[in-house]
Amino acid sequence: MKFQAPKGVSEYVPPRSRAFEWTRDTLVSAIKHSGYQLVELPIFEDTELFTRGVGASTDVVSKEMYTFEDRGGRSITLRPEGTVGALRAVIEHGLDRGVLPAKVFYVGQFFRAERPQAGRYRQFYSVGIEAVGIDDPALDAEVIAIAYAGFRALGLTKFHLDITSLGDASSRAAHRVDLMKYIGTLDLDEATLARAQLNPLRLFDDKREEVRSLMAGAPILMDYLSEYSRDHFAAVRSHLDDLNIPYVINPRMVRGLDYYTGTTFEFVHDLLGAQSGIGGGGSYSGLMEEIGGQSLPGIGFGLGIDRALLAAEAENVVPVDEFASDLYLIPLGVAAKSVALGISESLRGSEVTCEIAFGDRSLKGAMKGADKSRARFVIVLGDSELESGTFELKHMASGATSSVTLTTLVQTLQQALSVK
RNA sequence: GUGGACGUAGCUCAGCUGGUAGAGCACCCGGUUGUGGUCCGGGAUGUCGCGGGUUCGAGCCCCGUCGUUCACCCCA
Repeated sequence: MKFQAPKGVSEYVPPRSRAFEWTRDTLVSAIKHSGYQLVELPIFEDTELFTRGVGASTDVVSKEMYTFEDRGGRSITLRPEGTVGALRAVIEHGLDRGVLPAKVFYVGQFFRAERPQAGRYRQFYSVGIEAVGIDDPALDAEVIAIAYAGFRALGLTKFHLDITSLGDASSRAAHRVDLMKYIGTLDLDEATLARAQLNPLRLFDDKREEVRSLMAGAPILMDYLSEYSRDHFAAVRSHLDDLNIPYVINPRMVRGLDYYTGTTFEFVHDLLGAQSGIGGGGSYSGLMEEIGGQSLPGIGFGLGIDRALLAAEAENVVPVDEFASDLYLIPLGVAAKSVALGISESLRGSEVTCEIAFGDRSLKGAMKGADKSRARFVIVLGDSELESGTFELKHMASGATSSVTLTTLVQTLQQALSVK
């Protein structure tokens, strides 16, 4: 019996795990830079939180959730997205009673029982933010700017930003009536009509050319926006213009979660396959109340870490292996190993990373190991060194050596490493 | 959930019209006793995804199954 990882999960092992860390940490630091604070949340929640928050008619809830019953008979679901869980925590801990907007971020894995595909996994990683309690176009713009900055910090350039406004509930309802009327006049197959019943906006997103051309004359939600929504959206755009963040207004953009209202956006990468959305988000005016909180507006986004990494690889911008130990110790014999362990221990508090050649490989083999691990410096610990107390510190790149003692080692290393 | 392609050493792959497996890289040892990256010599490595069938005989054919992958659907 050979065990394999469960179907469709994304997992990262060396050497690619370092690229994953880099992707995640780069996106997170863009977020922290704007003062968002971490909420470390459970990976499972009460099922009803998602059915109410995300919307029972969405694909995510209706057919993609990992739901099970726990021993107490409670219905539990592995989180398929981050927003509603984050808001539940905001409400539960009263973060929305303090300074507004309450600004939180989360990172971690999410679960959706879909058919796996390039860039689509059953367990995937996202990082997201939520800003709750203030309705301000400048906040919308900043949220978008943070995601944009994160992607740029990764070095991505071949992506674009789609934005639109979904307006408020009444304008959407009015549009929906007209849209359904229009769709009713079209000659569509049963499956497509069923999708239209669930969410007519979906048809704007259909990949088939014939459907696209049929939908070309359909009424556009943008034309139904209230004056308030229109002005709000104009203000968001003007902030983005001031920030020199390029975007395209895409009135046909569709989001799969029911809670979005007003400003919504999506980052799409140009070099990825069918799963090209690397991040998306928007504002949600009714969601807080829907899940039992105060009636407060909010806005946020989720960025796909797996997909951002795929994008960075496609653009060839992942930094080449910056990870390397500073010092590689090669002890010859038992006494030398003890000394090596001591040196490693004494370095633990410093910034110097240190590895030891374990086992009883030949010196040549150990040197090869040092080379493979791209160690910057090597010290061979043999009988003569132990006796004299002085060691040859070898700089691998140049081959140059200098002699150090136990007491001067740390200082010498730090000096050498600071100039590199 | 639907459809197509694929599944051979750690990795990338070869294997002719069926005759019980190979290359490159990586790995280990050695090329004078204690110093790497190149070069040379040597070495280990596979229930050919799994189960069944056809056949004297299957990695190559058939069925099933699991997984991967691409697309639809949907989305991060």
